[in-house]
Amino acid sequence: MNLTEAKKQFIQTWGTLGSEWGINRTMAQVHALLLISPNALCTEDIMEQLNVSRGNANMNLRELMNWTLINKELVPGDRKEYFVAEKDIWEIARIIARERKRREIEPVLKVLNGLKEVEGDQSDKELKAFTETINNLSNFVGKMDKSVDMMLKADENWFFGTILKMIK
Amino acid sequence: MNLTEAKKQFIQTWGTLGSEWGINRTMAQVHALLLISPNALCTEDIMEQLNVSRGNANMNLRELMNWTLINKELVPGDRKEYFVAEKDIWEIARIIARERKRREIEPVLKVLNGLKEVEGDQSDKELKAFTETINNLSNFVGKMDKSVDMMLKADENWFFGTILKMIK
DNA sequence: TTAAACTTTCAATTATTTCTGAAAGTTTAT
DNA sequence: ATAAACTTTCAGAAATAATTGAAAGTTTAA
Repeated sequence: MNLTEAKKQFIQTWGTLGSEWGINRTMAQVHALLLISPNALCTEDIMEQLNVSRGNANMNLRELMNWTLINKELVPGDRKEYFVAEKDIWEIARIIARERKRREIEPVLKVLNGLKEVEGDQSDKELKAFTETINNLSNFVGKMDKSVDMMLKADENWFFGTILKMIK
Repeated sequence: MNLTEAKKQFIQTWGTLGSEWGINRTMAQVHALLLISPNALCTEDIMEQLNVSRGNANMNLRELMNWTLINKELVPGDRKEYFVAEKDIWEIARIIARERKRREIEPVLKVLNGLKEVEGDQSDKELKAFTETINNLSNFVGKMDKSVDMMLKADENWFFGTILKMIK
C-alpha cells in the first residue's frame, strides 16, 4: 500500500472510531490528519485534504484547541495560523481522559450522589432497589473517577506495567 | 426528593451519558429503567414508562439482549416476555468493555497493523511521520486491548485495589 | 486609513440517526 | 384449524447533528 492510500484509510478509520465514541467525525479526522503530518498545517490545507468547508474546518480546529489536542504554531513571515497536534500518544490519552472526566464523569457523579438523598418508605421494594443501584453505581463511577486521576498522574510504563503484569 | 422524581432524573442522566458515549439514548434509558426495577418488566411497561413506541422499545430491548446486558424472564402463566437487567455493576462494566473491545478496538487494531506495511521511500519525511504515529498508536491501542483482557479476567477488588493503591 | 489577508459566525441546507405505528409474522391455547 | 396474544419488521416521519458558504469581524502592513 502506498502512503496516499494509507493516509486516507487512517483518517477514515479514526473518524469512524471517533463517531462510535461520541466525537464528531470531522473533528477526529482533522486530528488524524494533524497526527500524521510532519509539519504544521493551515486551515486551507485541512479544507483541501479533507474536502470540508472553511466553516467546518475552523469550528473543528477550534474544538481541538479547546481539548488542547492541538496548538497554534506561528510561521515567521506568514500571517496564517498553522496547527500542530500533540504527538505523544500517552499525553493524548491523558488529555482525552481528563476532558471526558471533567465533561461527563464528574457531572454524572454529582447527580448520582444527589440521588442518594431520595426520601420515602424504606420498606418499599421499589425504593430499596433504586437506592441499591444508585449506591453501587455511584461507588463504581467514583472508583472510575479516581482511577482516571491516578492515570493522569502516572507514567505510561508504570501504568501499563502494573495492569499488564498479570498476563505478560 | 421523591422516588418518582429521582427515577426520572436517573433515567434522563443515564440516557445523556449514553449518547455522549455513542450509545443510543433510548437504549441507555431502557437499561437505566431495568437497572432500578426490582422486578422484570414487559414491553408495555417500558413503552409506558419511557413514552416510546412499541417498535422502539422492541428494537432497544433486542439490542440490550445482544449486548447481554439484559435477559428474558418467563413468568409462569403469562405469554408475554419480561426483561431483567444484570444488576452487578462490575459485571455490567465487563460486558460493556468486552463488547466495545470486540466491536471497536479490535477492528481498529487490525487496520493499524495493516497500515504498518505501507511502502515507500524511507527518507521521505511524510512517510517517516506516518509510520511513527501508526507504530505508536498501534502499540498503545494494543496495550489498551490487553488491559481490557486483563480487566475481563480480574476481580473487581483486585482491579481497583491495584489502580487505586497509589492515591489511597 | 485603508485594503488585503485572514478568521469567525451563523442562518439555511444537508446528512444522519432515531422513532413511529401499522402491517406482517409468530406462537400458543383451545 | 383458528383466533387471540404477542413480537418483529420496516417505510416513512421526525428529530438531531453536522456542514456549507457568504457575510461580518479582526488584524496587519504600508
